[in-house]
Amino acid sequence: MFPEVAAESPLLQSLNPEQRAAVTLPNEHALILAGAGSGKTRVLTTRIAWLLATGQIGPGNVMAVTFTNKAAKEMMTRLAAMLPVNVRGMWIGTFHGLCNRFLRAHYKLANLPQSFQILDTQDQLSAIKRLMKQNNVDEERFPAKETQWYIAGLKEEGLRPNAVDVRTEEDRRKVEIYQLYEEQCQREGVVDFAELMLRSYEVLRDNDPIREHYQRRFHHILIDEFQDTNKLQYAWIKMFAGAQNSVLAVGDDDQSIYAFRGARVGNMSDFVSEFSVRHQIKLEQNYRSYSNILDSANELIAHNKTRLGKNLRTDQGAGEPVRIYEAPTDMAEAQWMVEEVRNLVRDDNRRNEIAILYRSNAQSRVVETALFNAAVPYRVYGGLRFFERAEIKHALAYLRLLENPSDDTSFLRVVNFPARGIGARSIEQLQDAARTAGSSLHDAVAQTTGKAGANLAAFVAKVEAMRKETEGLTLREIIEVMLQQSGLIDHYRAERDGADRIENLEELVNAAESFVTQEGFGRDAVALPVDELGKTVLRQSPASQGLDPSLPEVNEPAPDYVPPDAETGETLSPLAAFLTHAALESGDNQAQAGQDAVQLMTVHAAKGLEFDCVFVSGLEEGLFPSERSLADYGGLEEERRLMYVAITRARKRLYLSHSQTRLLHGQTRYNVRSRFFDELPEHALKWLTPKNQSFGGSAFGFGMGYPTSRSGNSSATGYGRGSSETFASPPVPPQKSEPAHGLKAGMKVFHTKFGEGTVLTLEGSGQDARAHINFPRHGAKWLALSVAKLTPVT
DNA sequence: ACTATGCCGAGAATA
DNA sequence: TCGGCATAGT
Repeated sequence: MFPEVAAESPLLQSLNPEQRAAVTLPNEHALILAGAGSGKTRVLTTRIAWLLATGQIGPGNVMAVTFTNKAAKEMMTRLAAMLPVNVRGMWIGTFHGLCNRFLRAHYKLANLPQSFQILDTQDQLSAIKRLMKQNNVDEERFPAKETQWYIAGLKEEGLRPNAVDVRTEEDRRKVEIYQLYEEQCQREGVVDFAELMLRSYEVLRDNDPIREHYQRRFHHILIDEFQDTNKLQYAWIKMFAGAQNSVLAVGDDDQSIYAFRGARVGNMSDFVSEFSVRHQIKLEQNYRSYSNILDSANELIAHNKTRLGKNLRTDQGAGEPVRIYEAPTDMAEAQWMVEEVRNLVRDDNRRNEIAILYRSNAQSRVVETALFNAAVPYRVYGGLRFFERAEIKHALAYLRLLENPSDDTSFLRVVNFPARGIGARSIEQLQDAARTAGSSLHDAVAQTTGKAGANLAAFVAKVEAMRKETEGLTLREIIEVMLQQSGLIDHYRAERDGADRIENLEELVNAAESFVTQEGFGRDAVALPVDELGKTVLRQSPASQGLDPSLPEVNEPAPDYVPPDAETGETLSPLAAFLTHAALESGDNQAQAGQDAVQLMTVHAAKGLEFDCVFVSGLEEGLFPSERSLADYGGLEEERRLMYVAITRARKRLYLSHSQTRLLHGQTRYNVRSRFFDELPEHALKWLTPKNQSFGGSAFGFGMGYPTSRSGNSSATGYGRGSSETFASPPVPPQKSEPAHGLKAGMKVFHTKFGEGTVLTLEGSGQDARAHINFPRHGAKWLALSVAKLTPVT
């Protein structure tokens, strides 16, 4: 519309040529390969801003999809900073958030109640357990967790029970459970996360006018983290792609680390072929890390065979070398990290800017202990989130019952909490009654008799009284009344450690309050978008765009806003909207946010984050890469990508460490240094402990003893003032001068008495070293290596 | 209704 | 080895 303006738009300033090309792409399908730290979010938001500012589209013509609420929020914040536009009214959100919005708008077509509630993972599991009990499914043969995984997996493949390929009797039974589960959810008016996606996909697929409406409406569809999309999400995106609009997929195949939960990197290449993508742009300029770090990342990931191909570069200098440390034990490794952290903090690094990463959550323990003992503040990511806490779930269950009495999951959660004399027996009877009547538990209460029936009736009466009492109240007041009437507050007040829980319940009131005000729920004012030239971008009427006026309007207020039913004018209550919000945004999962603390998290959790200093610990064969990954196809490459993600989190300093021994499942495990060390460029590395050649693959020596020559600590470029790099004491405690026995798991050995056998495992060190060896004629035996006379068999 | 005990499992996790 | 969960026992 204003090409001259577009070309010199201030929005485009300070973008590099690739970024600029991406931002100003024509309205055609395109794939952006965005390397780590290449300004991906910036490109996405600037693209939207540019489209708006140049008048090519209005705010209603964009749909931008992310995976996490955090990413969606960041996009909205940045966009709002660039343009005075009402970002809340735009279709920017997570896949599930947008599906929710879509389903509320088309609830009739979706065959759902307008105020359907959303089951989170916990709710879903308990719903499945309940269903399996009622249908006498053997939980030994069909564990509830597995069934849950199975159902979610099928839904993410887009498969309904009738479409599942049944081959075995077991399949048949599992599909039967799936079918029953679906019926139960439908009856109770609830949907799980996968259902949000699948149901909206089906509505789009089966209703041509609806699909075409959205295709006309969204001129531009932008997808973030495209490499993480699963089959269903990809199919869902396809529904929105029409003749006139375009899909901009942004992703990084090298950062695809979620195959285990259904992500298909292959969607990227499928997208290119199926959408006949003509524009592919690589963002390879990295603005985050020094080149030693980037070189390491590049060289490592080059070992992967299946990749689209990309190489990060930076204008920054080499920076610090990547430091590598080998510890004798996991405790020593943790101790070393604590020391380094202290040095870093002393040298004016903020603790917030230091991250300790590990492959599996179990590894956090030993690190936490070390930090705790050293009184270094730290913060662990990935605990329970706010809306997942038990007391909050209880409160939400009461609220859900107010909204929907036939929500059996919620009913069961609180029918006897706080305890009111309704035991397992009464509940069983009630469930039987409900089943024969084909009704909800709530409705079945009327049919129960005796003292159990009286208690149940009292509960139902209580909830109904609450519903009456809260009628017409504000959300805040509703919650306050509920907290009192339900007895939750009293219950926790009486409990020893109930103070925290009460505090959380009070926080729930605050959360509701800020939901009402911040989200603007219930308000209808929509700020008119203004472009950067100061002209008002007129609100486009649906009719003028060839849109169906009866369908949702182009500009809508809050993200949780639900358009009223076209016929009845019915819309969601603030309470129902808040419950949806609670399910879709489970809140912060970081303890003590805001404090200046060292950040502890898994590598997965670190994706998308960056820190000045990063420690990647436990780099050992079997751990990272994990043992289990080696079994499945492409597993090692995904581990390598995970390592790539870990490395690219660091801006200035990167530390990689591993330990010879590690306490795992109560056993000391001997671990060999991760193969990933051998895939890094030597010039970028600095071995703080000697690089023991025997580690990466040679047959003998699995970690006992060291070569006599020490190297690697000559050029102390570090951070002066007696840092740990001046080895006052050797970081590795001297091992017993025990000759390395040279055994490895899997090796064949000969014993004078037992004959030939195979080494199964090795344990202990020095004098205590033992081996579990399987002798075909005598069975498996534990042998003390200092005593047993073993000779390797070649 | 609450506590004690035994068993199992143990990878990463968004919405 | 540890911890979460389900069941048994008082």
